[in-house]
Amino acid sequence: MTDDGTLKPSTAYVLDEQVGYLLRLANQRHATIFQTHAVDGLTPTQFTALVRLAEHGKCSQNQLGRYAAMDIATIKGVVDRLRGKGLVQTEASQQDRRRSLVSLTPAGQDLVQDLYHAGEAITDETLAPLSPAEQRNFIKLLRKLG
Amino acid sequence: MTDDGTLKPSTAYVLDEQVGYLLRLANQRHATIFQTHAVDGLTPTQFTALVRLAEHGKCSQNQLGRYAAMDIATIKGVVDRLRGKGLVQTEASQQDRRRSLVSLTPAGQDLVQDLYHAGEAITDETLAPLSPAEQRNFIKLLRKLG
DNA sequence: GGAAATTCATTTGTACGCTAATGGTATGGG
DNA sequence: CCCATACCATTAGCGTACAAATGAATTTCC
Repeated sequence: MTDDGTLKPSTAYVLDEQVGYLLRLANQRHATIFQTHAVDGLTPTQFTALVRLAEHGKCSQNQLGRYAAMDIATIKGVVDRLRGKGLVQTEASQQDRRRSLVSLTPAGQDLVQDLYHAGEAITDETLAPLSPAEQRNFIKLLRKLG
Repeated sequence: MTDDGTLKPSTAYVLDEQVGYLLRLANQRHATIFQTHAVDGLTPTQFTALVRLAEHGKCSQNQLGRYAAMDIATIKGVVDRLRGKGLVQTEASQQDRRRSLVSLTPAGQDLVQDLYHAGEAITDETLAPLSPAEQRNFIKLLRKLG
């Protein structure tokens, strides 16, 4: 689309319109907002793991990683840190000695209830630049990219 | 929306509809696709830094970080690795002895041209689950969240 | 002209997120 | 029964991403 093919084909490529770049920016925005609402210093990733654990109940570490869409190396660190905060506990499985079963502590169960409220506020604030209709549409499109 | 207010208010909160979670998944998807197209082992972040450097030309490390929307600690690591690949070079500024000026090497300039093509393919593949109209809409909405 | 504020780059520490390698455990087929 | 295969967890290594602290250089403002 340039006058001559030799110079500045670069003008056709605009970084500010590339999904990858924009997704990174949107993630940055969300992370910043999440931090201001942070409950107990939780990160978005730790939040996800806690919610999934509440949904599914006690399960193996690997299984929790799959529920939360996290790598096995990632979920290990997340579980370690949640255990450090006293929100989660682990125990060896009797049936399968490879497994370490993860479950919420009472403190973790209490916290999850607070998280639901915080989560809604965080979502609202993140989507604030969009109209209600745009918000619904954006979520719908995002889900197609999961 | 539960039968009684005491049990399972959690059902009102669906993680799979929260922006933060979905953005994380979309980013995962994009990162995976990027990797399959990777030129010279570049990461999306390094890609962004190179393109911004090509757009703006020689500038200080901090300035490049602002152009690329990266933390000063992050851009340092990115510049270090790009220098390690021989795509970027740094020199001390004469006017301001605090600054280290970053610029593309000839190899870096050559690579940027390839990156534009790879970038388009990556964007196309990432957005493949959406129709053309949905793609345009999605980008439009994403830009509002920048 | 000099103190205060700003800017630049670096370093440290924490937290993802992935790959790859390792070793223990379980299971299914021959 | 045993071997191949699969699964589970851990570890090491690389690359973002941010906060906070440091030290050096520059600007600004009185």
